[in-house]
Amino acid sequence: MIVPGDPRPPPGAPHPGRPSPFPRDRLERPTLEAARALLGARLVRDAVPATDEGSGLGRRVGRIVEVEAYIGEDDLASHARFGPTDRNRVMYGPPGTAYVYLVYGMHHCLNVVTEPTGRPAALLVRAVEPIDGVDAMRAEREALSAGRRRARASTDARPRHIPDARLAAGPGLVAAAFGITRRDTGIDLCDPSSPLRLESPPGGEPPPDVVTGPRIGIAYAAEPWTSVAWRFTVAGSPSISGRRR
DNA sequence: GCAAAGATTTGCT
DNA sequence: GCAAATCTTTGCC
Repeated sequence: MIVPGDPRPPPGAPHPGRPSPFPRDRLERPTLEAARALLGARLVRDAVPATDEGSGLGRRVGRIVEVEAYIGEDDLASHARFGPTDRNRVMYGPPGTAYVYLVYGMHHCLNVVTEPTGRPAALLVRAVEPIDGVDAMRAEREALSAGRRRARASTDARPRHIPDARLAAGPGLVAAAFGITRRDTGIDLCDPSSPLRLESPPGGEPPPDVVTGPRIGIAYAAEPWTSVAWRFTVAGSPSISGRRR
């Protein structure tokens, strides 16, 4: 029973201060609806203990502020346009599963599988607003930049300062900041015991204002797929992908 | 078996 | 504004 002043949360509500897993049924529905549900959700990577390789990394948490929908085999921008393959098979599986692929031979991209099993669809996580574990995100990002500079053999170039809000402001940067690789494909992001997972926004946080627009980087597709407004962003977030003015 | 292109990011011009 | 870096996946011969 709920009475005014009762410190206990109402039934089903997130426990204050305790994370609540992201409900799978929010993803097991039309992807364009799931996109709005996923905005504001938390992406969490558990702490990585220190090994011989190097010192550990703290727990990382960020708020999802940009996603893109890829829906069905008809969508000529989707990896599912080829039908089921070794790479995209997980898109045909249960909602809440992670689908991670490599683009341009160097960047990983994290997708959240949506819709009931058998229907290939997913949401590409394009940008995350860092909340916690900024040091770990920065460490992974700088390791990436250092490797790039080595490859380019540009000894004179020094790393440019990156504001916290820009650490995961792009799909490849989200994966880098959270240490996500193809080995994470198949992880159940709705399972609270997964080392990489989704959590619901804290109770009381208002749902974000959402802006939609066409998807990015899919010029290879045909109309109407290049123009449909299947990109969803949180209005006013400083962490949206793309270059700053 | 080989060639082409890619759900990106960065740094230089 | 443009091109490079880099390698997997897919299509075609």
